[in-house]
Amino acid sequence: MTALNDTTGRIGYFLGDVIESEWTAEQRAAWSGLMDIPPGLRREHNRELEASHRLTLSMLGLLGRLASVADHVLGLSDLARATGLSLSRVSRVIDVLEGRKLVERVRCPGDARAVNAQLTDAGLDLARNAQATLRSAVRRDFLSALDETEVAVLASAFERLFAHAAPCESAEPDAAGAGLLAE
Amino acid sequence: MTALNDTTGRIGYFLGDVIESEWTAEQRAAWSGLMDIPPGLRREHNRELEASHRLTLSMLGLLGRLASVADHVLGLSDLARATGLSLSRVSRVIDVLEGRKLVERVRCPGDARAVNAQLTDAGLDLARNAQATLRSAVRRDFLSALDETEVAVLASAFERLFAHAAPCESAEPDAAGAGLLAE
DNA sequence: GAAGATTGACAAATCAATCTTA
DNA sequence: TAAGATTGATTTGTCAATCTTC
Repeated sequence: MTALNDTTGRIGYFLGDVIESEWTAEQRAAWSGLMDIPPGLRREHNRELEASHRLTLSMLGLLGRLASVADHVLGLSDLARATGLSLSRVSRVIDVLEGRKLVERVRCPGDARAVNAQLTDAGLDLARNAQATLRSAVRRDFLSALDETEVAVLASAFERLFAHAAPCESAEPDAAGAGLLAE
Repeated sequence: MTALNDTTGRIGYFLGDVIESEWTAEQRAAWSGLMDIPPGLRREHNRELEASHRLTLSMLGLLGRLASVADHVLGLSDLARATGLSLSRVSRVIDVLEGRKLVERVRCPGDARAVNAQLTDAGLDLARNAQATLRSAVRRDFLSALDETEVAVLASAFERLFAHAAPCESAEPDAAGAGLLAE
């Protein structure tokens, strides 16, 4: 009846009509928003990045990671771990970036198995510019729509969800327990 | 320094180191959580659905939509609109579901162009069971981690983001303005 | 011509298998 | 044997072209 129902559109198809009596309107709206909003933002930001810099978010993740370290060099496995992409994906995205002279593959001196990706000057430039583009998009599409309290609540809620989902990555290699974000 | 930094992991690669001075820790954590949490949950729920019912979320979306209407019949275009999938994807997912006797394609009596998907008894059964599985997963991974206030804040924040992102679908076909969720 | 559906080509990502070197 | 990297196959999705019927 209220506006909340508008955002509850698709959720019933996944969870069943039962939730209309079992869950509150807020619970439904919170879950449906969490599942529906990010893909739309991702798509929009990908589009924008593509239009202004011919980059995808994955590419920018790799370039940005390289830009953040001294000398702008990292092994592909490190890049995969840092960005959360699979190593095979990293290898292929680096293929593309290398073709565009944004990075160079250089063999690692100390380890003949390893390959380092070295950011070029053009790559560093593009990364900086693309990051600025993305920052303003995030401000426009996300931050500007929320007040300070909401941002704080989101932050703490997500932090808890993150801990809930990924109890690993911590010190104890024992208490793993099938985290959602585990590899 | 605080635990908030833990969830700020990947975000810098996309937005640049600048955000560490320009944005608050909460802003960073809120954005990074929004982008990182949903894919993990989706993956986990897909795995669970696959393991217990050999279904993906997309399949369940279609089955669930069919289960929600009288007679459990809908045209493929309607299914596409309702679930947000492209029509071509719907057509191919229906191929799979039909192969497993969960739905049947039946030509629409009134319109020779249209094809209806008719849920079978087995399909309805499976949809109900899979929805129950997903409900408990969402309770476990999402609702149980949040208190009532947080859920309410998320709901209202997402609602606003949704409105911000998709100002269309409303009455006025004029004031469109490039909505993020527009087709 | 436009709507409904299908099909082919492509994009992004994962997983499994393989090759090389530690 | 395990780690790093690459490659091939597969999944999930889009878009563009096509065919049929309105």
